[in-house]
Amino acid sequence: MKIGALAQKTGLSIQTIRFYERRGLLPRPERTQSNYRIYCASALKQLLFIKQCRSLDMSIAEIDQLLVTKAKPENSCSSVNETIERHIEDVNNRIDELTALQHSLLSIKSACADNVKVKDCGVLNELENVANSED
Amino acid sequence: MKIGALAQKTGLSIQTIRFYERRGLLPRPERTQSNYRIYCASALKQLLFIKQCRSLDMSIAEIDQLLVTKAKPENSCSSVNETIERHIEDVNNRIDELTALQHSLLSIKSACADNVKVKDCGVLNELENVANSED
DNA sequence: TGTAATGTCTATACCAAGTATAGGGTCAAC
DNA sequence: GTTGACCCTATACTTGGTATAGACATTACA
Repeated sequence: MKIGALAQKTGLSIQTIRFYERRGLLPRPERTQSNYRIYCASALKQLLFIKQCRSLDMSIAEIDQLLVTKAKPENSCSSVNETIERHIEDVNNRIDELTALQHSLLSIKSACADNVKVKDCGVLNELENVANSED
Repeated sequence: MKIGALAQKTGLSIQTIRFYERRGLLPRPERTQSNYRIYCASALKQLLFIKQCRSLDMSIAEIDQLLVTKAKPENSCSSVNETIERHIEDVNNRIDELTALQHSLLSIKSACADNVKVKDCGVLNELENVANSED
């Protein structure tokens, strides 16, 4: 299977696949005489695994960790659980931050009725004053 | 006021201030004979405004828009409201995405009791299989 | 007055996770 | 034999900064 076919099967772009290879997530594949990459089924499996992890917003470093662990079937999987838990924490923190942000934004938004002149705009006013009163 | 003092007063780094200048958020200040930047109080005010907007996670392009609008006190502020509303939408969408992510992660996490061998790890299994069944 | 320690300057490289492009080689069909 | 589709590498670009290097300027202190 050449890279175009692999891209089709995974839904990833050709550049992304080459990018993962450069970053060490995907083993360097065999090459044809004309230097084309040739992939086997296991590369497809691994790419789908990577894609799934990325869709869960794991970083390349985290995925790398998982792949390293995955390569040793007899070892304990506790590091996998740690990775997932740390990642869940990260996501939780981001949600909290964004939720706080949302409250601030809604409060600022409520400061301006529509169709006012800039010099009287409550939103701009908020943005100026909060800045001066904070931190 | 030189850039170091401005950095202190705003809590931004010197590099960040120069970065905002390069990106056009901050007007190019006067210079001393020895080419040092000299800022006045209005630069401080503007930087605090920018900092506040950044803390609300607005992009530099959005902030630029606000500053352009802000410079015309007699115009309508409706574009400000649009910017804020669009931004609130963005944040909402991100929260939704992260919340969905969190559910997926928790479900995956629950697939593995601790201290299992890699080859039997429910989490790794999930990450492989979800990948193959999706999209 | 000399010198050492800061402060400032520009230019450049780096981060994540790709995306886009240039400029070239390869392969199959017609 | 040439057109079109595919592949190759290398490089630049994105965002919002951060972190150098190497060169001047200013300030503090002896």
